[in-house]
Amino acid sequence: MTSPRQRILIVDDEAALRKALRTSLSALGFRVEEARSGEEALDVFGARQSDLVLLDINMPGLGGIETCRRLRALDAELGIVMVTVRDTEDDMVRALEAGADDFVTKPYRFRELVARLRAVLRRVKTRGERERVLKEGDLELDLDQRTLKKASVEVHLSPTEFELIAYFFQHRGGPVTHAQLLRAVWGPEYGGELEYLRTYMRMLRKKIEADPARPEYLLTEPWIGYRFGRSMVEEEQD
Amino acid sequence: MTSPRQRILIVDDEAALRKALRTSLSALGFRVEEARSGEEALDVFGARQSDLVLLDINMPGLGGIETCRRLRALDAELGIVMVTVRDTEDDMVRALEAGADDFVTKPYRFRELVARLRAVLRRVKTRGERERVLKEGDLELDLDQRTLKKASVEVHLSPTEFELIAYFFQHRGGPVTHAQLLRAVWGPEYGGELEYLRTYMRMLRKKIEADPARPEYLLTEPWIGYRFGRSMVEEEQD
DNA sequence: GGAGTTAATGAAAAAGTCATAAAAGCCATT
DNA sequence: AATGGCTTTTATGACTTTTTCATTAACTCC
Repeated sequence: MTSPRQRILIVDDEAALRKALRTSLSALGFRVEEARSGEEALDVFGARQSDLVLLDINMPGLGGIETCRRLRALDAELGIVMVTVRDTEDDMVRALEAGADDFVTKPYRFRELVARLRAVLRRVKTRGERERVLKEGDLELDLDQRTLKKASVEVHLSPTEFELIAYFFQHRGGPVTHAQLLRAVWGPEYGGELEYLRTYMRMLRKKIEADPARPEYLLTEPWIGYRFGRSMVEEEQD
Repeated sequence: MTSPRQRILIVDDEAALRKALRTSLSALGFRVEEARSGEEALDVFGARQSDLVLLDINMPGLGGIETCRRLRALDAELGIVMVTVRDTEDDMVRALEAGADDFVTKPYRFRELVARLRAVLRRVKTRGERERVLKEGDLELDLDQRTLKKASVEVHLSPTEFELIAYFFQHRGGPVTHAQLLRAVWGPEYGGELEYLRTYMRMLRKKIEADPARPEYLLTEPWIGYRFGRSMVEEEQD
């Protein structure tokens, strides 16, 4: 599998700085895009998503923090590295709270910057890898396309059904309570409407299980809730 | 033995804050789970236990203090760090009284927060280190899977039965009073309903003891309650 | 030994849970 | 206005768990 070049969006109001970074970073094999302001960054990002945004905290107009917040809202898995001016912990905290993954403080060494960019890119899944497909047995859930395949053939799911199975996939292995599921799928104000859940469990089982009466995937955990996954093994990762 | 990542449950009603913390904390290598309310926290925790709960004191519905109290009741060894809004000593005191291990006051520095989390995690035994499979004779209780095995074969227990035997396992050796058991299993408002206890003791003995009439494990301690464990020897530790 | 209590037993009523089925409501599209 | 897909409600039966009740056995204290 050939990995596509990683895309970095530089957001800074100083043209000179952008130019310098573009040169250095593209020399390292990154694909570089630029924006002169927070507003432009949001535009550019909306049009063509990047893997990582390098964002100056100090910009006229829509500030760095606010831009960061909005980018993060747009894409929970985007890598965001902020450039803070001083070493005030305040800026750092605000940056992290706004959803940044990391930051460098100006003045920084280019080496350090690259190290941090690489670290974040490693952690953050890049677009290419990001078509998030989770597998379990002969099931395959694609969170981006919102599709589920069983034995490679697509199973049509309604929105609610999809949310439900997605929650299961993301909590596979462990038991999840009824209330947890209800709140996750129907919203925080739900919790007691067990019937909804039962109805949907039945529909899901009908679609997923070879024999709905003897489920392989969607196991019931009496008096507690359900459990997704065929093994009882206690292991997993994000 | 590879130590599993430590699990932190963030409980806060502000989505932005949760997200920010999730990003920052998982970047530090923690495994992060979220809950939007006290109720949800109890659900999530009930289904899959965390090592530490970071709990906002100020939440609608079941407040932070009450949530803390209940979490503490569920798990005496859980780490709980509360986030109090102002520096009022009142909040701090109430938090500690409710069973919190530590607290940070908003606004806090991220660095400080992490330092406190780490300190509490160091002190509190993490799940990995905790003995989660308890043994006694040929019995084996798994607190995670909520299963009991006798001579390696699983014994099916109802929720109440499980709670009861779990309490015994965790207080093995010593005598436990009727009221203690009732309150632990049925809730604080119980205490006099001896019949419940008797009924359940009978069922447990039926399932566990070779000869229910001459119990090896679940011994009765006349006028006091019961005692779990086969040796009368005066030794043990938690 | 007898009165009074506490514990174990047996059995069954009451309450709750889960799976299933199907009707009713909602909503966008035709 | 009718259709079709999806969601919400309601109903039912099988089954498990919890609670309650009645009876018998065991023990303590006088």
